[in-house]
Amino acid sequence: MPELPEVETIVRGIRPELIGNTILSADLLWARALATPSAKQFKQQVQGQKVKDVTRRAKYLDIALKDFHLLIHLRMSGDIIIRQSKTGPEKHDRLLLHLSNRKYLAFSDTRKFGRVWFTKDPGSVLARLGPEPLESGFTSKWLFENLRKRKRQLKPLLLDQTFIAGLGNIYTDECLHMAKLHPLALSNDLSQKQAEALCEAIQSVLKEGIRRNGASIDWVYRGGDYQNYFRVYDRAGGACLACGTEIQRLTVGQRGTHVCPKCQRLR
DNA sequence: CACGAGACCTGTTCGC
DNA sequence: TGCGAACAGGTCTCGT
Repeated sequence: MPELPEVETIVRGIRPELIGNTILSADLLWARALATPSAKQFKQQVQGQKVKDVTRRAKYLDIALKDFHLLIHLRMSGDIIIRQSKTGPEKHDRLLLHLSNRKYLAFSDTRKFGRVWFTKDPGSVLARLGPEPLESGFTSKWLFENLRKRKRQLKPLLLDQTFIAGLGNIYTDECLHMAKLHPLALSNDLSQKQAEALCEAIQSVLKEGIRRNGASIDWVYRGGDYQNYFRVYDRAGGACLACGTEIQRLTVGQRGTHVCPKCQRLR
């Protein structure tokens, strides 16, 4: 489920449950979920670490401990759940952190794409990420200038986390529709006005996603309801909310892509 | 540099 | 009903 708004929702939910608690022990149920270090070193060093803060950078959760950072990327199917100790682990749990408050954090991940890094230097993992779209460094001026430096199809570029951090397949389609831009348009062809519209769309769509606690689809449900407000994503065959034209589905960069052929002209 | 294909995984849904 | 194909919110690596 996890793009920027979903990860932000998870962070806000688990932060009060974690801060101030101590990790008593860890169970690694799927060895490859841990990117670094070795399972042995991790279990040894994480024990006794107190949680200082829980934040988000791009689609990563950043759990700041006394001496380390625990970075978690949920990829396609990852989720974080806090459970009472008396409640047992579930089928898709990959990592458990037992806490001092008689609860435990479960990193659950059906498809096993998610990864966890345990490190003193979070910068080494996060170094290549582009700007946070909801922070002050991200402006229409920055966007226009940087779109112009490249010659790439808009959708793959917006999905590129080294360009902008946090957009995924859903929110990219929603942003492009709101900005009336075609996913295959070339980045260096945008006018300043179009770049401004795109900047505005990115910020407003992400804020709306956060306000609605993210989108909940399929078997992963966290109480978000943004899926009820999709303009184009997963709406192929439906009517464009702006003009009534039938929404089309195409494939761009091997990702399902949804556009209104009238609002989003390629030309 | 830009782009497409394939890989990594499990589960659900769709077409025949 | 059964069964294989297609598809799923992400990212990495390789070849052209």
